[in-house]
Amino acid sequence: MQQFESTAGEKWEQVFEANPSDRPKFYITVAYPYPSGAMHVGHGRTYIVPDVIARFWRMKGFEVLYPMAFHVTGAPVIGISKRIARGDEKAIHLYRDLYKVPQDVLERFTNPLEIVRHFSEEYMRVMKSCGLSIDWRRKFTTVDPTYSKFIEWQWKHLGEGEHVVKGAHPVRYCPQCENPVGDHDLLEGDKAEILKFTLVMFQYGDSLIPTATLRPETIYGVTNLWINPAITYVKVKVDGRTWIISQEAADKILLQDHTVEVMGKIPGTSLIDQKVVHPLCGEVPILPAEFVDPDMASGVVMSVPAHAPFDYIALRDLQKAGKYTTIQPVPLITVPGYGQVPAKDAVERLGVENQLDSRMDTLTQEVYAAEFSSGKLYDAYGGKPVRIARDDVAALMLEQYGSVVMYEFDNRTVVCRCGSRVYVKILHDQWFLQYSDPAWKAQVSEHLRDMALVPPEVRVEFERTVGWLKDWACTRRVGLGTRLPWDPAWLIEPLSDSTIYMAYYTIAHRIREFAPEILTPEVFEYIFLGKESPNLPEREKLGKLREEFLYWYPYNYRFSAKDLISNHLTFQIFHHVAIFPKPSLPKGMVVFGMGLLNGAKMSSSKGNVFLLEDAVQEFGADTVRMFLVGSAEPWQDFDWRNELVISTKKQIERLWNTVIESSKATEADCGIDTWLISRLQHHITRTTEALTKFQTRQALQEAFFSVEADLKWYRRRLPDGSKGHSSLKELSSVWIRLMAPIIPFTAEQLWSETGEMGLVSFAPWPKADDSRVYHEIELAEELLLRTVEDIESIMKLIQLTPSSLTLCIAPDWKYDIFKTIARSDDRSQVIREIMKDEGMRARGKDATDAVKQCTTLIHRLPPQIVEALSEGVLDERDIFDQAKSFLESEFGIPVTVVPADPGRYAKAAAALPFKPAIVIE
RNA sequence: GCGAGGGUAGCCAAGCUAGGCCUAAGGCGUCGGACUUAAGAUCCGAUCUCGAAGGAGUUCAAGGGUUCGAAUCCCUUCCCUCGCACCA
Repeated sequence: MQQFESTAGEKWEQVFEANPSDRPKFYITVAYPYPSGAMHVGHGRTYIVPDVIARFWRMKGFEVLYPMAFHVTGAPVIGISKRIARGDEKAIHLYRDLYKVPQDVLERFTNPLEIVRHFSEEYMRVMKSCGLSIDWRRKFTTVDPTYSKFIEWQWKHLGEGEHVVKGAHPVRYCPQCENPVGDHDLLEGDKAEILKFTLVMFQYGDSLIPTATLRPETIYGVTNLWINPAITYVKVKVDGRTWIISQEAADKILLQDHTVEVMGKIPGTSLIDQKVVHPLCGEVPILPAEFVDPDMASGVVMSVPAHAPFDYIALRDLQKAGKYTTIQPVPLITVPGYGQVPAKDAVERLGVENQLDSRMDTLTQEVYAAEFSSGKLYDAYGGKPVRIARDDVAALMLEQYGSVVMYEFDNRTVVCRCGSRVYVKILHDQWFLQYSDPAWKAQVSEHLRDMALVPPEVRVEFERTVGWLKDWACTRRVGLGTRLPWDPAWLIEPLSDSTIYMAYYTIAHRIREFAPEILTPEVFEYIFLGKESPNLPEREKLGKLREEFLYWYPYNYRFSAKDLISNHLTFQIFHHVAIFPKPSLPKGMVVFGMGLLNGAKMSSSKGNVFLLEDAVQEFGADTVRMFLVGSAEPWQDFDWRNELVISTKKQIERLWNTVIESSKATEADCGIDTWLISRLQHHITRTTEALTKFQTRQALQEAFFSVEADLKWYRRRLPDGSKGHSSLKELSSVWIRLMAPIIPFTAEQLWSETGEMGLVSFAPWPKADDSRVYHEIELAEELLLRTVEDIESIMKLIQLTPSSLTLCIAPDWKYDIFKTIARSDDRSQVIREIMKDEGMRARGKDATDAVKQCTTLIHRLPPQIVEALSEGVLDERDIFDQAKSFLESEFGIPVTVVPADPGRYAKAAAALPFKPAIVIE
């Protein structure tokens, strides 16, 4: 069956190129891939789900645009290329063995552009093999000169709109590579966070002793400083003032925006017992402590024994030895669950012996967290909650008491791939996108309210992201990309040059006709915003571009995985509202779940991936498609398991066989065909609804499995020997089209096999025809089906050989009861209502029993059946009479249908509406 | 830690936003049968327990609550996934 996938592929060449027309448009985009490696089945779903949607709307008569491009901005491929050039085992294994890159190509990977060129070609090839209905004319990469011109225009806008500001920014930095390092450049410590310490400046003679703290508000409780007597500190001139810090600290501070000049050494021991002073806590002594790490921040610590377990226990240890016994903890924070001195409580609760105890770290965390979340400063110190006081005190110190900020990793070692240690460096002149701007946020929130979000649960996540976003460092020193127009030393960072390219797609194929040099901001200003300016080049041709943009924009839906909510998906709304007028703003987004492989997370770096191309080769594109869209709804995580995929393939084969068989059916239709076609109308309606709501899995259930279930019953109901009637041809035509978005290759082939003209990809989507829906026939069939099931279950239980089957039809008065109950609002009172009737009273217990049974039955039947029964009249006798020969051949015994007569059959008393009594003898 | 979303039978997965159609759709797997020289494919049946009459009992992470009635509503606990930024 896979052999015709290439045939269909040829037929589709260029047919999905979409142009403005008088039809309504439907424009969808997916986050473009970063082609640094091969596509796996997870990527496959990301692009196949939108394709199913695209194909659906195309058949619905819309002009559908589904474009694709490649994001090659950024640093990763540069790193990859370096690693390959260097002969890095892991990188070479990944590319040669897992991604199956031929040796000669791999050798060219020393040029990063070769990597993206190779994989973008591979992406395109694999996407085509999956049948994606993409308009490939519009393909581009983000380093095309034309695209760069577009980005320059975008940034001119952002700059003029005052959304880009300059500032300093701490980054991880490798002194050996002389570059900032990203996660993927790290050998170790990729989870390390940059902490912001406040250096509290204690005066010591002419010098300053900076103690590093994360908790500046505790300055009021300082009783002493800690110095490690085992190490030698250095005297350094920092920005003109003398500091005493560890050697390590001096090295670090040098990278953080300070001038540093080493003056001399000073042993820790010589500082012990000296006095220092700070305006907020007065004079305190310096005490010795071995827990002080010279490689942590400044290498000097201020001691707050009331609130820091380390400080408390170090002091206690000294006091046990009879020293410094006059020093008492000075509490300043109240916190529920602890007494006056929380550090003491915590230490004593765990029975910690001394400062070398391994539990000290968790203990510190515990007190720290408790005080941060629910602690409050004493009224004498302002009475504010800790989380507020912390920032207030830090600000006060920075402004008035000479404090300085020092950045440091949270105690984990961070090592660059080059082997060198990584430090925190302040980068100057860094440009930021000011996402923190409340006015900008407000615009975004407002537009977000008007956007369709699928699934609806993600809305809160978007709202939270908008509120939480801070300024984003949007420029880089290294990598591929477009230079910042007004500061060309900087490159625009990847997440910032990929926010409004959906607009670029609309003109991507036409703008190629222009030389990049003439693409001034004024040109784009006209294309996207309609602003005329004098001397626009090739004004007439530009008009075409403007038309194209106006036709397609705004996009209808953007698709992406859920991990991009907190950056890309939200960024792009920010950029859109900053640049485009309301009518051009995005309409909706669909957020996807993640992919698993055999229950484990799919991850290229761990080698746990199944390549999409391999999947297509092994199972065929349609099988892969049907599995990927059918195993879970798009927003749910999905799990790829080969054994499940195999059964999907069989399902497609069954469909194929049924359709081919059906084309031979010629016999005239009968009652059951009316039923089949009637049911089909519902499946059309439900499939359409599901696809409209992006529920690909639900759509597949309706379009495939429900139809198949009907066919099963249909075949059973056919007279012996019959293979089906000509209604099957009609069903086939509908069925192929309902399945076409999901399995387009098979559908295309079947479409021509069954003699239809043209491509099914452009065939009209089936429309449900109400005039072909026969509720009574469906209800009658339902009755028959339920009765057959009941008979079967009885047959199974009684293990004697039956000789005859009698169906006893409930009397009319039971129908009356049934209807009365079904229509009643208050079912607890209904029995009284019924017994008012003289005829019913005469029946006595039979009537009350029937009420109970009917009530139970009504609860058990689907509501729409109850409704139908309470309104219409169903001639059960007639239905079973007509099905007599069917029942006789099903069970192989004579069948009689009689009115329920308890005198003749004891069982007959059990007969109820829609549930005849069954007597088997 | 914080924010968001989840935990349903051997597995995947509906249902849960509007409590009674729920022993809980559908698919997979497994078992039995038909077909076949055989395998595969296909078709039929079974798949929580009990039951010689279409029924009954016990289940929907764990515990508690609301209700005549809860997988569905409320509370608590446990577990999983995603995000927490300069990285695409």
